[in-house]
Amino acid sequence: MSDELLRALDQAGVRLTGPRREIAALIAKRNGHFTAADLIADAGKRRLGVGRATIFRLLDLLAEQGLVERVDLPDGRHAYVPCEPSHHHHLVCVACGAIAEVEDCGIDAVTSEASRRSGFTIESHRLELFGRCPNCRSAN
Amino acid sequence: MSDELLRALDQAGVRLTGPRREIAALIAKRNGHFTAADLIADAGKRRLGVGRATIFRLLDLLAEQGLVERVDLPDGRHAYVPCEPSHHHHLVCVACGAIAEVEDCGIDAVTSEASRRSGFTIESHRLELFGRCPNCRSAN
DNA sequence: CACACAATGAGACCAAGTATCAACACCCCG
DNA sequence: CGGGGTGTTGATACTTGGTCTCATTGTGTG
Ligand SMILES: [Mn+2]
Ligand SMILES: [Mn+2]
Ligand SMILES: [Zn+2]
Ligand SMILES: [Zn+2]
Repeated sequence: MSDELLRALDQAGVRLTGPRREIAALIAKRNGHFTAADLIADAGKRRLGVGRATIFRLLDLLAEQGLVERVDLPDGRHAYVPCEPSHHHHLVCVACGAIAEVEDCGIDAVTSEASRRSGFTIESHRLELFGRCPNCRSAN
Repeated sequence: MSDELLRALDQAGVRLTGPRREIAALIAKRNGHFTAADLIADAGKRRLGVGRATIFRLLDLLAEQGLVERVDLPDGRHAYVPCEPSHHHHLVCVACGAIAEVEDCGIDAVTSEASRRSGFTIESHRLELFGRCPNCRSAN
């Protein structure tokens, strides 16, 4: 549930406020990727009085802790995906939004080769994979 | 210069209008990545009467032709980089904005491994590398 | 249990587009 | 060359996603 998010926030030394608990619960209830607008709508539907800004602020906090990550979908929308702090790449189902996390599987070789060829020092990278999850593939 | 952009647009069967020529010239004059706002400012400075919408429309057109590509910078800004239609990944200097293009150097192995592990079919991917170009590295 | 200071929400503001539509201009066709 | 159909333009309004400000509130620490 949302306990994991709350525990991590506590760890990070921020206050565990009412609005934060409520938003964390909304996030935990989602699956796959979601937009800030989704959360704002969820909050509105349940008449939680949480402000728009608070939602963006919590997303920022969670992103800093590596508990969510922002992905730029191919259609240009910005989504957030819940994630483990240590894993780093996401596979996004373009049909249903499901997410799989893949840990590094050979990307380092790619970056060091790119570095060698270009003369750049590489500090970070972003890899996003888009496709169809097993469900959506069989549902054709 | 901008001739290459114009030639490609002509090829694509769109009209070679005054505003398009002017915007293409602005793009050609830039180096590294630039934002739509940069172009809008450039156009304003030279008192070209080109509208905001026209600039966005040309960027879309060029993106369709693979002549520019949109990158999402780590700080959240949206930039465009000029590029060769066939190459597919970009190395972005976080200090000066310089761009290097790297062709596929082993990414396919990564995606097929990710596909195998996750059960997803992978349709596309996006890889962006951020670092420092040789100049900015030595300028410390 | 008080109080410092972190966090909130309302609302204005901003950045990056997109939609609409009447006026315009490219360029093909005669 | 000179219409004229239609692709293109720019003004303007609107949208989406996010940030800033600041007076008010509420947490957690001591
Ligand atoms: Mn992750
Ligand atoms: Mn490119
Ligand atoms: Zn799916
Ligand atoms: Zn540089």
